[in-house]
Amino acid sequence: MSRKNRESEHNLPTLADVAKRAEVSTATVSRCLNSPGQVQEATRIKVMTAVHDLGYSPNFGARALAARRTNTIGAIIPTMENAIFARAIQAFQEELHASGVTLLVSSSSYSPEIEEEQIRTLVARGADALLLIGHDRSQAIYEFLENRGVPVLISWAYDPTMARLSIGFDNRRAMAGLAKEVLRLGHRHIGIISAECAGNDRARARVDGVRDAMREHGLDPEMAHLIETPYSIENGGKALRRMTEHYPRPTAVICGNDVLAVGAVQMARELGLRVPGDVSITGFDDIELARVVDPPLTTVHVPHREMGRQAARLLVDMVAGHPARESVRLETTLRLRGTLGPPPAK
Amino acid sequence: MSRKNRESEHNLPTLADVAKRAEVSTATVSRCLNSPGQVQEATRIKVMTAVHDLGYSPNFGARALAARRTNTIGAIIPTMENAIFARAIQAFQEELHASGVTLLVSSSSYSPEIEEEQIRTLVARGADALLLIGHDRSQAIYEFLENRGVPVLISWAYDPTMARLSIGFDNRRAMAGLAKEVLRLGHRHIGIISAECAGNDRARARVDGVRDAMREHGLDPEMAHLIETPYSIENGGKALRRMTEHYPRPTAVICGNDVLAVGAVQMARELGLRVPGDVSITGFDDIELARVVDPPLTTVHVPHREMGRQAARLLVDMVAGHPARESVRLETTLRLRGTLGPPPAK
DNA sequence: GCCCTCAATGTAAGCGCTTACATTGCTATG
DNA sequence: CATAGCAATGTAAGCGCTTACATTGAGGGC
Repeated sequence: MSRKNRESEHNLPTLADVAKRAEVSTATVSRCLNSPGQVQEATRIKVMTAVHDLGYSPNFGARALAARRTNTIGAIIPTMENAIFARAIQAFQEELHASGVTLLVSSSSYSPEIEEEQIRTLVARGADALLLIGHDRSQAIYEFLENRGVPVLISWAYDPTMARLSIGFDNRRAMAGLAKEVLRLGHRHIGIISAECAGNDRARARVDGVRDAMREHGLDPEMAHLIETPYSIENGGKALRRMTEHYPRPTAVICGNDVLAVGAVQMARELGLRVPGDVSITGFDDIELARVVDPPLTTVHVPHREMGRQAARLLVDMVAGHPARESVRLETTLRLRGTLGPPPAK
Repeated sequence: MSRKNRESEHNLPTLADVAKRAEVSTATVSRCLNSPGQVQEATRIKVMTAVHDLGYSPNFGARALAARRTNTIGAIIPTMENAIFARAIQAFQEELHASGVTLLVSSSSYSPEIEEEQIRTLVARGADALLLIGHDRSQAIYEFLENRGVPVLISWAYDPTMARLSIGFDNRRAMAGLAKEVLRLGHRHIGIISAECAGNDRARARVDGVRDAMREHGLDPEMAHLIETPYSIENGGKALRRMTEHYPRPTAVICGNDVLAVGAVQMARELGLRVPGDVSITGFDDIELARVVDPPLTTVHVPHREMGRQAARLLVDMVAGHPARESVRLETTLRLRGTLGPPPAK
């Protein structure tokens, strides 16, 4: 559409139009909008009337260009199709909204390349700060963000060994806690169904957590049968089936997340295995699905909403120039439900 | 942060810097970036090298201001915490991305006021077009969009009586189809658990669909026991409990969506009612949950992903000046699963 | 050889806003 | 009563980009 065309179609009122109508300068109008305290009551009323009469609303691009800030925070999540991200993001947005900040969300489909592209896009769009999931990404992109002066908060992970500021939980410790419970019940043949670990520090940390627990119980972590598979109910089921085809069949299958676990539970039943009679299965996240499946899933509860809320506050502070001193660690809690029991007597 | 401050911190490369380094004019650099065909191979390479060396990336605000378009489409959904929206939006985004368009998503928390605010925000940010859910909203906001010249596509609804362009399915007919199946099995005492109808044309249409079917079977639609409740598993359960406390207890409970239905199924079992032996329950949407609950839920399958994909194509065309002639109707299909059976013999 | 055409590139005028700095007209002060 | 000080407002210079229009120069037709 040519410029001329567009102009003739819609001639939106500008700051200058408002100024003319209110018989003041553009500076005064701008001040009315941005720092009303600086302008006299009478003038302000005049201006606001003009704004209203004209149906004026400021042009975001122009504003960003002139003011060099956007009141916008960006977030990139692996996928929208996952209740845990959705929930956290919803809380995140609600909290940002309360601070007058707009949230831009995009999803990377778990692809590092797309994520990088999205980061650049969001920065180009003037995001004042970014919320990212997990630590794993190229050094180059971190440098890019640093150069740009864009504050970044990592979520979904708490790892004191990482330099970057983060808010989240200790995936490794949390999973170790669950695994210890499994081992305490007497399980010795452990299967692990994990999301793909490459580029996913959360998934890796969870697997490592299981191994930590095994080591602690004097087991060789290498003995655990590990299958990595993309996130979906179906894949969880397939992985379980593959696992049962090997000897020794695991008596407990620890899954990296609830979705995989639910698939595993359903497949187990399809295969005629009782859960937890023949095989115990555990998840991670505690999404709704966990309580809908039968029996309800033993899992690790993660305070997603709380994480979203706090992340928003931290980021708003960071943009305002008050960066948090240190990373925030949130607690997870074990949810012992129906899918975990002692191993079969044999 | 003062301007001076900011400048001293980060002096990002601009178009002009690239131009200088490549020893061409800013116009040429701009052309390299936006219509590379217009510029000679050799020049382009020189420019792209400079772009790369400097780590240049264009300033979105400036670009939007000068070009008067943003390659951005906005979408407002009631909530991210709902698999059906998430799924459609994910497909929507993927398709937009393929066309080089960025998606801005925000959620309204089912509040008309917030939705209106979000619409204005997105427009101010320069969204070239908008995807909205359902028809229900104030005339004023439609006029606002019209004045601004922002094309709008309504999704999740197909209603030929509405003037506005939409893509979706006929909620009313789809639900009527399901309800007819329920009635055909002999149910005469019908309960309806619906999302809140105020401001939600989809929910209303679904309720109306049930009533249509009842009328067709010679029943008085007023006889159906209707409970409206906000979207959540828990509320579905509560509604079912309330329903069972009334006489005559419905033998079939038709729910406006799967989430309510899943809550109802679980509550029914908690109350010692067999599903579908004592009470049949149906849903709408066919989300994952529907197949995880036991017994699996009879519901209406909606092609969410397909809707998202097609919506993206339509909107891209609209922005390009090729508005679709007419609304698009997608087919829904009945998914008869375990929660629907004949009424108890009595 | 002259002129026209056309492709490649350059020049420069904005796009709509914010804000440093200048101006104005007060009041309070000595 | 002159003047410093201050609050309210105005002036105008950009912010970084796109694009209409101008310029250049090479190739082709006569």
